[in-house]
Order: sequence, then C-alpha cells, then structure tokens
Amino acid sequence: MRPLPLSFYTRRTLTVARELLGKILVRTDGKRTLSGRIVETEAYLSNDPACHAFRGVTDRTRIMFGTGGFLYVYFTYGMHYCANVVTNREGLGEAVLIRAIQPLEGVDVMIAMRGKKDGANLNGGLHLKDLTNGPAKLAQAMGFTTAHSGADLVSGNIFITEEKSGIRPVIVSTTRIGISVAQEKKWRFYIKDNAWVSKKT
DNA sequence: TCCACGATCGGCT
DNA sequence: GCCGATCGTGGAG
Repeated sequence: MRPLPLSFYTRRTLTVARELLGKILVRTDGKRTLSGRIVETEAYLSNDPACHAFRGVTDRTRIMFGTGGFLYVYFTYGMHYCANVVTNREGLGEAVLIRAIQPLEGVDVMIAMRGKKDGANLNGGLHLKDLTNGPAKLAQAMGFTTAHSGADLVSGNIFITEEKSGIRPVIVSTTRIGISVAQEKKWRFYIKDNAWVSKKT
C-alpha cells in the first residue's frame, strides 16, 4: 500500500479530480487503519469564484497555494469539516474536494466517530450508506479537522493509494453542489451507480 | 471591530 | 421538502 507520488497531484486539477475516483483514501496510526474508496469529487480552480482561493492568499487558504499533494481541511456552517486535496503547481491555489467515499477498513471506528451507537446492526438510525456519503460525513468518519490541514499526502500517515484491482470506473460529470457562483461548471465527478455517492444532484 | 454567510447535515412536516 | 444549528472567516467600515 504505497502513497500516490507527488507527480499524481501536480497535474491539471480537472485531471486529478477524475483520476482520484476509485483510489483509496487511507488514514493509519500504526494500530488501526481507516480507508475508503473515493467515489465522488469536485474540482475548484484558481479562476473559479466558487474556489476558496479565488480572492488570494489568506491564513485559511495558504495551504492551497503550495504545491499539490497536501491536505486542505476547512470548517464550515459552524460545525462541519471538509477535506480537499491540493492540486497542480505552487502559486495557483487549486484543490479537489472529496465528497464521498465507500468505506473499506475500520468501519466500526468510523461508526463510532460519527457518534452513532451499535456498529453491529446499524439499527440506531444510521444506515451504512449514510456513513460517508457526503464531504462532512466522511471527514467526521475519518476524524479529519483543521488540525490536519497541511498534512503531506506523499509521506505522512494520511495518504491516497491505488486500488488493487486497477479497474477504471465509469465516471459521470455534472454541476457542483452547494455553491452560489459558477453553478454552470460541470466539475463534480462521481462513479456511476455507486451507492455511496451523495444524493443531491 | 463588526457582521453576513457558508464547498452541510439531520430532524421534522 | 424545509429549516435551524453554530462559529470561523474574510470583506466592509
């Protein structure tokens, strides 16, 4: 299980957003490993008014202006965290939002992180598909907060790796969710027919 | 300083 | 389908 190399991230953001689909997002502490297959992403570009980096460098967005291959986590709506992958070259300010993953390893831990009881039968109102089918949900399940913003995805214990099968997923591209500007750009990508993709379209 | 708003979610109708 | 929670961020003053 090797992290994707820096060269994966330092390409065009739309390319990275598509190619992240089917890859495995991993967080490990040496004891437990949490992982999930990335099934939905959104691209945010430097000339894009919906992008956090659009208005230039701030304390929050500084990491986006570095080189690709780092994690960017932001806090929103007073209660949620969302995880992004910084892409392309230094100085641009581009990233890919990870919108949904299909849980693989550490499902019991993810359920606990999501604050629901009884991982055995999921009868507490939490269905398995609701565990990580949204950007704030997967961040909570993986335990990502702003403390992890800036994490090095190439050499750290949070990383992305190739799927073993190497199967190329069927990709759908459509408009992004939850933005008030640049709504026409079809920069949301997801794996067709995957149950973990977020519902809204 | 102040203040409007958000790359969301879950509960309620 | 609608609405409230809840607070960091950044643009305005």
